[in-house]
Amino acid sequence: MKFSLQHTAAASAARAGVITTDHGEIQTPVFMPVGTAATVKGIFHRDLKQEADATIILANTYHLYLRPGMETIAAAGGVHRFSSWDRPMLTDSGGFQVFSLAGVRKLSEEGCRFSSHIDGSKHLFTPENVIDTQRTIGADIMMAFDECPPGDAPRDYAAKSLELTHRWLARCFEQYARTQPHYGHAQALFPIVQGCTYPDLREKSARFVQQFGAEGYAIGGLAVGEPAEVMYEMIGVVNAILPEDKPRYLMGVGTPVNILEAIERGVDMFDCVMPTRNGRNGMLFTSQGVVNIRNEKWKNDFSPIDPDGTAFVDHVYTRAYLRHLAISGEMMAAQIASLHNVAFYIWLVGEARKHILADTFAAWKEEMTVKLMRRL
RNA sequence: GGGGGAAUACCAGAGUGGCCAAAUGGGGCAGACUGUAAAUCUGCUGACGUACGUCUUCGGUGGUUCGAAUCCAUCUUCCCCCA
Repeated sequence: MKFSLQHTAAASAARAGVITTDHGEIQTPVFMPVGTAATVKGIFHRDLKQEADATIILANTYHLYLRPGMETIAAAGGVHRFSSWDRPMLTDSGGFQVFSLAGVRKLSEEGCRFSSHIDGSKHLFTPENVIDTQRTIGADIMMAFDECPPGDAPRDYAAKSLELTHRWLARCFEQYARTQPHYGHAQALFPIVQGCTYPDLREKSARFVQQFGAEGYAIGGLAVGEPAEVMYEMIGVVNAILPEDKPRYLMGVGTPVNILEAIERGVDMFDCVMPTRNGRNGMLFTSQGVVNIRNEKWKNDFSPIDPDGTAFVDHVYTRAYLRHLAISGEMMAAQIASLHNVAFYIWLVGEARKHILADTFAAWKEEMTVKLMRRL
């Protein structure tokens, strides 16, 4: 994997660059749709490419490990062949599940014991076996196994958790060095900066993770309950320390406004379930503001879903029709809204990139933020 | 013609003397959702008021009772059985 920084904005830390992987190039800033179970829910790969122009998608180690299991993924020849996705992929390590499935897990120095949310079966994730599993899955970018504490974690817990995450990180890189890709394409491993909302812990973590000479760096443990302003502050603290010549990935964020704020602070990569999940639940993100398509006001609105939209669904279908589908619980509503939202997110970061390259980012961001916060 | 049963809020349907402005579903309206245990979850849904509350409701009318959706009489409508 290679990253070349093309341009940094004059008035902020916003950057434009290109990541090159064995499955193709990724222009940054980039939004990566989340495809937990090796599918971006409700969207054909064809449409992700042709309509949304997604250049990289996520999958999740935890979910694929449990189902279909590594035997099947290995027999398929890796997740690219298994799912017929021929562009870059990134796998999350399962660290976030250690957080979100907190009721059914037990942390130790060794790793994390947990019960499957599917059948209750007992499992152990360690930094070593999570790397092995991600080798078997075969994504272009693998993530370190971390602990993601809640947003309101007290300082002593945050500090202890950070130490554990750092020890796990060293073990991840040891295992990474001991193992090879299985399918002939390279796999990068990104460390994850933690430290909750404590600037000194974030600084410490941002320094610590650099010792492994990674090809990219992630910022984790944000947008987990803390105020957005605190998140922005943490991003600023961390990005002031992370190397400029490597991509920076803000994990799990966020709203369109969150993303523009993070781009301004020097983040290059994003993923979030919001466009697909909120889409399934009837919320559309547009360049004119947010639409709750289930609202009665759209009942007889026969205008296009999004006149500025880049996907075919934006122009083929009307708001009244999409509302009808959503109210009726039709699966097509989820498909249309998901494709629209993913295409919108990718369009948004693409516009940001254009404006960074043209040195017009700051003014554009200002104007766009106002529109993004409107409710239609 | 005779006998039996039923009428409750937008719909279905509990309730069968006070704890009932009335369970529960559905429908309707609104909100939430941030490295996906989410095609999920939450709230509201007689009127007026932020709210304690006040007023009008359980087919119609008239009674009994301190008090009625609940008991009595009668009328209306619907359903079932017999002829």
